[in-house]
Amino acid sequence: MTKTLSPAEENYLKAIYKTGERLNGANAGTNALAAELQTTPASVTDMIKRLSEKNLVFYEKYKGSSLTLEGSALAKSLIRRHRIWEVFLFEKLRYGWEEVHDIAEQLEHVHSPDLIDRLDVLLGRPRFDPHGDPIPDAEGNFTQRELILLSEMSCGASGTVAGVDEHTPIFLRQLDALKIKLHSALKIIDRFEFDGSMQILIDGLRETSVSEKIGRNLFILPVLAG
Amino acid sequence: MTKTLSPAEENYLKAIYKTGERLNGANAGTNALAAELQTTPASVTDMIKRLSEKNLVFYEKYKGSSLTLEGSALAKSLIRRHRIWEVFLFEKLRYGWEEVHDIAEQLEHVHSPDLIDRLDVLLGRPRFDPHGDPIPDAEGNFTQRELILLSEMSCGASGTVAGVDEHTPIFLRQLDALKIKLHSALKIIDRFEFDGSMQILIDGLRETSVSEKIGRNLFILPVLAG
DNA sequence: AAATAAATTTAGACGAGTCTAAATTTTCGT
DNA sequence: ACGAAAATTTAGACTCGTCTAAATTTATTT
Repeated sequence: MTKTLSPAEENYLKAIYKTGERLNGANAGTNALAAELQTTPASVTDMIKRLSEKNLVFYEKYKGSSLTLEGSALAKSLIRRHRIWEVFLFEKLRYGWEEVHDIAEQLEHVHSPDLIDRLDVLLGRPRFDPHGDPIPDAEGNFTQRELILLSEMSCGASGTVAGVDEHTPIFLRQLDALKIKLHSALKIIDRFEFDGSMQILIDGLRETSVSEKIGRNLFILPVLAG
Repeated sequence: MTKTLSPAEENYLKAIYKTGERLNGANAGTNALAAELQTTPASVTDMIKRLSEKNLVFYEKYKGSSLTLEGSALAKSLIRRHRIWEVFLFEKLRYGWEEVHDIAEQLEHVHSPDLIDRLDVLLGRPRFDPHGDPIPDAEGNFTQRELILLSEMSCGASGTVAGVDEHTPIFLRQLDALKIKLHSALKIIDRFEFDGSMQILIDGLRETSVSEKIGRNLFILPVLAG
């Protein structure tokens, strides 16, 4: 019943999933998908039609596309594969969090019935990838958390770094330079109206200033004051 | 300088390498390659021409093909990737030796500058894959050993299982059933002229009879009597 | 050495996935 | 509500890797 898809088809499913998610469930437009997939709108139209033939996406001319139940399950499986490979690269091969995406992008297209489950066991069934993104379980369920942006935290508040919005190497390497890692404990020392920057304490050790732009890209799991 | 090849191109290079090796360095014929690659001679001719354009193979019409220095280096790198992934699947994910080939066949096409070297380190720089085949080092050098076939051993001789000729799951599963594994110690108890079968002692524990066909497919590292 | 068989190449086609350029539909501003 | 702008689709072409059928070359047999 479950077809074997080509890497290209798999990438389209992921892109439709991501784009639809970003749009809060609305249909993904052709241009948006073309941008996400770094290709042309014409190519997207072609592929969408084929995926629609295979009952993986709903498609109506000029109205954009969304995933069917089957397409959605496949997309989530892809995300699971991707993120588990990322954990492997990060934990076992000591890659940096800015390096794992591109390699996982290739590894996720390897097809084998139980490869991912075995990897999952090897890694201790991680629930989050190296960027803090949740790894769906085999049924496609994501762990939900109440996260806020660092930029939304008030003076004196504390929390731990739980994820990043931007995933670009350039941003992640800046965090490395600032010694801000996933799970780092942060405390807001001060906030500056002038440029929206904040003074923070990292892991109770280092104090530094971070720009508003950084603050808007760091997801925090708040710690209730105690 | 080193091009990035498609999976198909990489598979052709491997096939030319294997076929050339089987023929002791002679040119690989079109039909032989088609058989090895499970495709048609016409397709082989097409691809060989393209690889020849890229200076990866020597090709002369009707005379077969062989690898250039660059093609040979790439082929050995492919074999290295394949066998290291096999070790990973066998050692870390607990796959059986009859299962690892097909998955490694996909994993070997993942391109990343240092992925394989990091895996190599994780695995403790193994020199042989789960079937006993040597893993070339990063420079393409294979570990050489003096192996003999079980069928060539005389009564009373001893050795350890160092490899298999046939790599088919059907053969490997039979060895599993017989509890003959890589590195098993074998001693020849008796040989029977009638059907060429032998009576052997495995790991000093179990005695069993094995057919001549099995004997001709097991490579042994002889242990000098002492 | 001619005839036959085997191996190989050529010719022409196809599907997947992509592209550019042109045509069409929808949306938006006024 | 009309015209302009933006989004989308269509048309036609290209590459890669494959195929079948036919033509050609090489090898073998007698």
